[in-house]
Amino acid sequence: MKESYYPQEIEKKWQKVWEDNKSFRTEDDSDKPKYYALSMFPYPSGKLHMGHVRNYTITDVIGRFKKMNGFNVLHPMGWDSFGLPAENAAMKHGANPETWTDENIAYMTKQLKMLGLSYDWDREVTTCKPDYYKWTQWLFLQLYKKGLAYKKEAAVNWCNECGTVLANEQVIDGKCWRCDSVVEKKYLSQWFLKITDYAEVLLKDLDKLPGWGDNVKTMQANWIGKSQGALLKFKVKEIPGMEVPVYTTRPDTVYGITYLVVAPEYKDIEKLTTPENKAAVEEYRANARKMSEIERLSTDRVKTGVPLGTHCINPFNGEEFPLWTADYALVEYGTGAVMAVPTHDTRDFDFAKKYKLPMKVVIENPENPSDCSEEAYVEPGVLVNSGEFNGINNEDAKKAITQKAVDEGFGEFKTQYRLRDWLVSRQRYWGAPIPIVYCDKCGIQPIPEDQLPVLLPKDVDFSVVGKSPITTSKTFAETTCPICGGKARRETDTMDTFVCSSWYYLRYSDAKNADMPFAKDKVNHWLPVDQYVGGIEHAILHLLYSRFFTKALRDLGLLDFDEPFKNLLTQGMVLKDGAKMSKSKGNTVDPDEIFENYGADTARLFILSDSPPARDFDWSDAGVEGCYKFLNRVWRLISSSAEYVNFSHTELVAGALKKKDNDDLLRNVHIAIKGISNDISNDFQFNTVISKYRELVNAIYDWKGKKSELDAEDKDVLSFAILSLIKLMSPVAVHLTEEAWSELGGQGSIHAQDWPKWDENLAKASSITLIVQVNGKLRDKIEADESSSEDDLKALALASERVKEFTDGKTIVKTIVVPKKLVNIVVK
RNA sequence: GCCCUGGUGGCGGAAUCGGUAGACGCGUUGGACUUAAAAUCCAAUUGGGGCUCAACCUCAGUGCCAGUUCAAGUCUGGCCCAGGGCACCA
Repeated sequence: MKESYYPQEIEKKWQKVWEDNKSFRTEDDSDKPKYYALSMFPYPSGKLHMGHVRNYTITDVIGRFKKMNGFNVLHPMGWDSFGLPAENAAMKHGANPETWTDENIAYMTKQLKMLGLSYDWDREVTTCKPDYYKWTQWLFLQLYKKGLAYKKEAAVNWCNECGTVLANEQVIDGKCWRCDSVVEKKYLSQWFLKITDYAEVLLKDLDKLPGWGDNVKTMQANWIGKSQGALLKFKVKEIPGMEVPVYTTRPDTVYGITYLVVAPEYKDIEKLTTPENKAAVEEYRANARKMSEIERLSTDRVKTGVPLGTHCINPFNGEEFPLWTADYALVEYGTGAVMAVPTHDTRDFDFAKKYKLPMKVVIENPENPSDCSEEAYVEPGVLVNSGEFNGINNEDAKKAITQKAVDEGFGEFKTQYRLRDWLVSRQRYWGAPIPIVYCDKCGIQPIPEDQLPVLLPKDVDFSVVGKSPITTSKTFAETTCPICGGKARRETDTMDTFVCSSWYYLRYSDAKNADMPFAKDKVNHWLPVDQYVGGIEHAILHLLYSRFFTKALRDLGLLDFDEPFKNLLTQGMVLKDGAKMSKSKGNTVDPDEIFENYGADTARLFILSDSPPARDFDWSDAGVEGCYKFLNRVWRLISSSAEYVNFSHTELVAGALKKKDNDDLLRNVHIAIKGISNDISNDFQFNTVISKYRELVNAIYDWKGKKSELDAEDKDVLSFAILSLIKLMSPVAVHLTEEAWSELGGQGSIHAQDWPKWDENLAKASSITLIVQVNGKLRDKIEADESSSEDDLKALALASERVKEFTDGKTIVKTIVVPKKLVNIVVK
């Protein structure tokens, strides 16, 4: 065995062996229990970045650990390869998005292989290939047939920069999630998926996911935004037969309504405006249209509005109050109309103050009864000025008042969600075409399933501005109606890439199926994903959509489970000098350079070493260097011990060793096996796993340093220690351990070995260190026999000279003994 | 404003049940080896104080203030700060 560590040489050699032997292929049939480890698949942007390296290393180590522990592990990889960057690159360089994407995939595949990841490449999934998007289209059609995909005219988010619409989830602070430019509202006819049908179950089933972090679950719950209240209808005084419905969470305050606000885009606003107010209202609405979402949603903006001139009647007390329009009412939430109670709502209060609208206290503030002139009182209290409901606690009043509205026919109990339907059509080329045609005679028609896939056209001009390149195709849009055979027009919108990524994890279970997206038995066998690993940035977008897809496909009978990801690990970001790595900051680290200079094993070791996976990781060049040195140290330890390694004495029995130092080393190995196994099983604490590698290596070095010659027992112990170390390190340092295993004469691959087991009796020190405290303060440490009784320990502690100093002349009130650990003497 | 995380040495971070605070590493300092350097190895490294020096002793210390307990980084209550998410959502 070579004395020096040559990672580049070793890594290349074994990567080829693994690839040639298809070492990481997963068979569907196995007696072993299944384990599905999955990283979020990447967008093929060109090169791997350190975030990818971290993500994939984590999942790889998990997969390898599970495999050594007797699981049949599925660990696949693929490409989320539709999307705008490819199209932009095509426009910029006059190339084709497909070529650009293929080149990137080829390069990144090479990098993944250089990282030594244990993927089953036979299951590779690429969303932009027809054999995949055929099934994305097929699934869209199944949703369509179930009424879960529909087209409607709506106010949608439009990104001018990207030239397309966006889903609500893709608008961050009023800006496009991809290009950061300000999003506008447009009225367009677009395709939606009916995720709102699943709002309640998506919320409720978060409870079924103990393996997800609370942060992600809370973000999803907030996004779904469930609230419970009442829908109340108010008759319009001036227009017989007309009503304005209002959603409120505060039906207890109905007696305090002094005006009502409708959004500027409210559908009946023109009818509700009197001729005298028409001009002012029109102007206000025109202004609202011009304002950007960001301006409009700014909470510190002064609220504005204009009266419509009409009035509503409060059915509870017969009072009349005026109708206004104001842009603090949102057309897309509730009914687009708000009942205003200035005394008990801060927004209504501000508005009423500004326009000198009347206020009426209906919930008593115990500290300041009947006065709401300074600020709105929004806390609980007892009702006043509320007719028959006076004196009732406001929580009870919510129910009682809504019930009265139900009984008298002007209201109902209502649950409202913030979640809106998922807008999936995009006015772009590089996506899965929506498989729909429009026929003048027959209307909207789905493409028959046997005609799938609807292929992307090739005769496209990518240099066009202001419209989707797909519309420049001479052949694509023109088609025939599948019903009447007459002339028809094909849908030119493509699907949001998040549709493609909402089911890819299902496809891995049966990646080559040409007849179906996946066979039901295979998907039911492999899913749900046992461990999903990815960035927190997908907490809402991808993870919510995937949960929706799984539930919808379950209802379609395509699979039998209802949550796709049993356990979710959201890994932290990779930082450099405390800031997120980014090209603009110039603080990126190129994985290729790390592979080149130190090898993949060093990169893998380092990226797992300094922080727990869920936390941010600060990249440091010194840290990489340190890991490289450690691997060299490991290599030297193995190579200098190679001559003593034998495979026949790997099972050493407790208490059979003659020498204490040998016994101690044996114990250290067992302690390491136990600790490392537990740390991986318990939330994948790889940072402490790596500390324990170092502790074990240090222990073996210390032991060796004290031996001048080795006898038979020494050799057996050393052999056991070295082979255990190699196995323990094999999920992380995949190449080094494979080379060492092979050089030492191990059978087969290290990665096919069983994970070492520990003996509970050996996984602890031979003696215990008794902690002696006086009044809770550490005063002495005494080596004690492991089998000492509580009385022995107590006697030992009291006999201590150090303890006597603190107890002399005082009364011992109490002595607490924690077996095998500690004695605390309480004195006065 | 609401929700979720987190706060421990110069730094990254350790610390199953409440039971030795600071594992392991980085950095720094000193030393060995070397003609020299690299590599490697050894030692020290929370702060204050005591001792001629040292081993050693001692006090304080896990964001702040209280509390529970023989014992609190860990449990309870109240606050402060940082990061992230949501938000004119009626």
